[in-house]
Amino acid sequence: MRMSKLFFQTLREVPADAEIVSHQLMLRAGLMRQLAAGLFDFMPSGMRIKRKIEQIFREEMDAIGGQEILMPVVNSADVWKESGRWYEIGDDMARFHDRGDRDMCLAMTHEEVITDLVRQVISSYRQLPLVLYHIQTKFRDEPRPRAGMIRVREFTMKDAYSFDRDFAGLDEFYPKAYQAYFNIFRRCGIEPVAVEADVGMMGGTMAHEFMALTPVGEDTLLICDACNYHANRQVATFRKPEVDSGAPLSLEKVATPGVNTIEALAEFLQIPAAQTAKAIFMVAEVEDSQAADGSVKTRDQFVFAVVRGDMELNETKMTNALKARRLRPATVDEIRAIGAEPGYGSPIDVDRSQIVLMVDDLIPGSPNLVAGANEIDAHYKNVNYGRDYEADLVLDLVAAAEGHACPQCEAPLRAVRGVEVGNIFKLGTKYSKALGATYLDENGESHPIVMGSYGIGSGRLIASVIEHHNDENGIKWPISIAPYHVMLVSLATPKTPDVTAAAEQMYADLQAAGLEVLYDDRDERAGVKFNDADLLGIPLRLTVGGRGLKNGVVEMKVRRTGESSEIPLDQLVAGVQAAADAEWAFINSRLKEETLA
RNA sequence: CGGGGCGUAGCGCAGCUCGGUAGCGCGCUUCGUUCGGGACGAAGAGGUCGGAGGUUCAAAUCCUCUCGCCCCGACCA
Repeated sequence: MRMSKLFFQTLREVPADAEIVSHQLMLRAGLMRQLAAGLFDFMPSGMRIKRKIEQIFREEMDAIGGQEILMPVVNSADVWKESGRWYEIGDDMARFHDRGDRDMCLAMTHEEVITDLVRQVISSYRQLPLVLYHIQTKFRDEPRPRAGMIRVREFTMKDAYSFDRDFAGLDEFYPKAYQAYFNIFRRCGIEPVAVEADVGMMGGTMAHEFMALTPVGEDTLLICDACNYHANRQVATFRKPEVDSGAPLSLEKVATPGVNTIEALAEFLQIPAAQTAKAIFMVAEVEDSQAADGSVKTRDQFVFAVVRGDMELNETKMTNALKARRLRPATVDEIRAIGAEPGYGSPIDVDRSQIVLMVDDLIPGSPNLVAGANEIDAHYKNVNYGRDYEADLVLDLVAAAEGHACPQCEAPLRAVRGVEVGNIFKLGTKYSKALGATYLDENGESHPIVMGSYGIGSGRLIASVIEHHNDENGIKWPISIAPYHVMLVSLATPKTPDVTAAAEQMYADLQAAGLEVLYDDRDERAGVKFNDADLLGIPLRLTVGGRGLKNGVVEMKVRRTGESSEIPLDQLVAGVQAAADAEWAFINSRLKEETLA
């Protein structure tokens, strides 16, 4: 491609709206532009990167038996009503009516549609197992798009679906997908961390998220360096500390004027926060009854949770325990309505008729805690579970944090941030049952198909690669997904027709050899071209100028390493080819076998 | 949805406090000189100051409403 013809513009200055490096560099390098919050245009260079990534998706999916299909972005609501998600999902789903006033939506994902497709075609165990995938636009009306391409509303996603006759089949395929995902990310230059994850709105029995570690990530992971345990904070567990099981002392009310936080309480009574009980008031939206049209009525359930004062509630754990749709903090009025007092909440003496009382499993073994007294400016000392109150539910309710003991080996956990670049789910039969996707086995018995789902977002992956591969001058693309392999910088001026001729010849020769060349034939100064080359991050840069030409050489610089060398003109193609091969080898050397964590 | 910030030329910004009809740098166009890490000179083009209402002789500037974008939080397959 001749740069003089390329539709692009590099920016010298950082656009004010771009906060994170990948966003800034994607704009500055002319890969994309923003249309509106969470909506982006891809420009030619960005499009080439996207296509290369998606080609890797195809190769790795095909390698594990995947067959590419394509399903529509616009869905009729019917299948979503069948699965129930039409009613479960909130404003994240964009809904509209077609001209016939039928309910329609934009696909956020494609479990329903593919299950519908498969139920039409699959009827026998002989047709299983089956793996289908597609690369398609999805739309999720995120409440808050952010961080450039990391969290957007419209995005392209590769999602694959597996269909097996039983869970054993799924269990056999799942590790293959796991391996394929490592291959994909490594081929893109990212070393992911696979973590156990919450299944969220997808449902199912097991899930892994593939995380690219970066401080700009929006997820927190807990990692054990000793035994390699790692999990998303949403599901991470830890070994709860042992506590001295001192003899219960008698309950005692103490005056604590103005002390309405754990911090202040610990300070006021000169005790560690671990000696206190934290009361948390939430309201959960839970399913109540199902209406005739399949829609589900929900009701608000007041939840009173007690965790030790030095720990944080994990809302995902609470949500899952309650099978709640969503969770919100209770209002002051709601709290007072059950006889509790914000800032001074106590599980003793509250109206239990309308509430669910949950306590973290550390609480029953922690004697003599300080809790609120359900009145302003007062706390109880020596609150003891079992003697003073009992809960409806006792379970792990708290969030693992940096320094907590690994659940497997008790070494201290480390907390890191990451971007979720992909995920895999064992869906099981949630969708096949709901939509009636069944097959007949050898005995003529009907069974629901067992499904798995495997997704990767293209744009988010591109941004994550940039987060990892950049320097103060710009992007450093791995050759596997670089928009071009070679940047041919011509330093020709009107007075040096020989340089122009040489550059033109090289451009032709390199392309003939199968290399993807971006030829900077623009009438710009050397500095501008070099800076743009660094910004664009093409792996190999060739510089053609009078100086080198006089000596019969071309300068080559490797963007990744910064190393430069000279290639004799008569060995140009072979020399560049060798350098490109070395870049490929660098990427491919990262591939290795993984076993499912 | 709560909190904060910002909308003035393609990009980055000043002007607003104290109303008087818009400016700087980069980029862009033309000509000349220059030419191996973001050149120089000269001459230009480009903005209903996010939008609507209001106050005023006069509004980028003051008031009201509204739309959009960014950040923190909530949320997040």
